[in-house]
Amino acid sequence: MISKKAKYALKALLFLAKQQERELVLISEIAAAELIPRKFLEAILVDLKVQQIVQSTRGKNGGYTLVKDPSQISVGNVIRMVDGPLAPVHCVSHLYYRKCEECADEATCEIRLLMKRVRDATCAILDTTFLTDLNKVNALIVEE
Amino acid sequence: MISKKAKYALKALLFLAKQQERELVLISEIAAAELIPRKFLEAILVDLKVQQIVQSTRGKNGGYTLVKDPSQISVGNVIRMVDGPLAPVHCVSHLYYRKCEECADEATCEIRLLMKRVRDATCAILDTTFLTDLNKVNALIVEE
DNA sequence: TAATTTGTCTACTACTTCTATAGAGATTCT
DNA sequence: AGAATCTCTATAGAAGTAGTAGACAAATTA
Repeated sequence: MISKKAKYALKALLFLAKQQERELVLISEIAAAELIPRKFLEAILVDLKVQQIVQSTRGKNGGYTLVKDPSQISVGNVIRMVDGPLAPVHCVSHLYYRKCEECADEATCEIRLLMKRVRDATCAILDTTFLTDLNKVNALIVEE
Repeated sequence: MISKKAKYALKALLFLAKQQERELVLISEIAAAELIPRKFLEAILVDLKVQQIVQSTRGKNGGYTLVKDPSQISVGNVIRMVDGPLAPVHCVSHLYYRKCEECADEATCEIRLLMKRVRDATCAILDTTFLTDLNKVNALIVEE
């Protein structure tokens, strides 16, 4: 299960992607449009800023904007930034690898190989889907 | 991420599957063999008993045994019993479906369709892999 | 320069879930 | 009766989730 925080992050980024022609978008505007608690969203955007996905300007007429092109921001990476590994167990994660404590021997662990397949399948989907792909889906639905 | 509890449940069931010729296996034996805290395992086995995966006999010479054949117990179902839905969001789960609160409209939610693909890919793997399949993998490794 | 509008930072809180542990109780066998 | 087992209830610390409050810093502009 992904957290609400991760969903909020995705929604906020998708909103920013749709507003790409604009210089800056207010936190409060994103919060209102995507029904995200405003203060919670602030914290999420700070995280995304640290990760260099968005940038901000302070003061009057300030706001947020994307740093990277939405076609370069994968859903997988956004979820990783907020929730951590996509893998179902640490011992098959590439970026967050950690030996499982409760596993006596990784080489003969029956569960590990199976979970690796799950990880690979999940990453194959989420790491090849970008913000632009999601907004395209939405555009198609809206056109109907 | 799956919980330790789910991993323990899988390991305990795999152990029972390997001991199928025996009538009954002690909790303490499973705990020792699989390095699972004994009292914690007790609680897990009670859950699995409620789900009718295992059965138990009390008193002296008591213990646990599988109810179903290991070729009929899928990893997906074990994880669901312990951790709940395999789906990354409730709104794409089949058995635990629930509308996402933070989603204004399911029909136009950009994230939903993508997560459905993740769910389907995950379930395709975990619902078609049974305890016997995992023990076979292990047997092959041990033979080498 | 003072007021206003914005994002930033720190701290706190409430709730839930996770990972257990302790101990008395019930059941069965010998 | 006594020993070996599973069972049930209660408790608890740590971590994670989902926020909220309020002072602070920076930029604009009147």
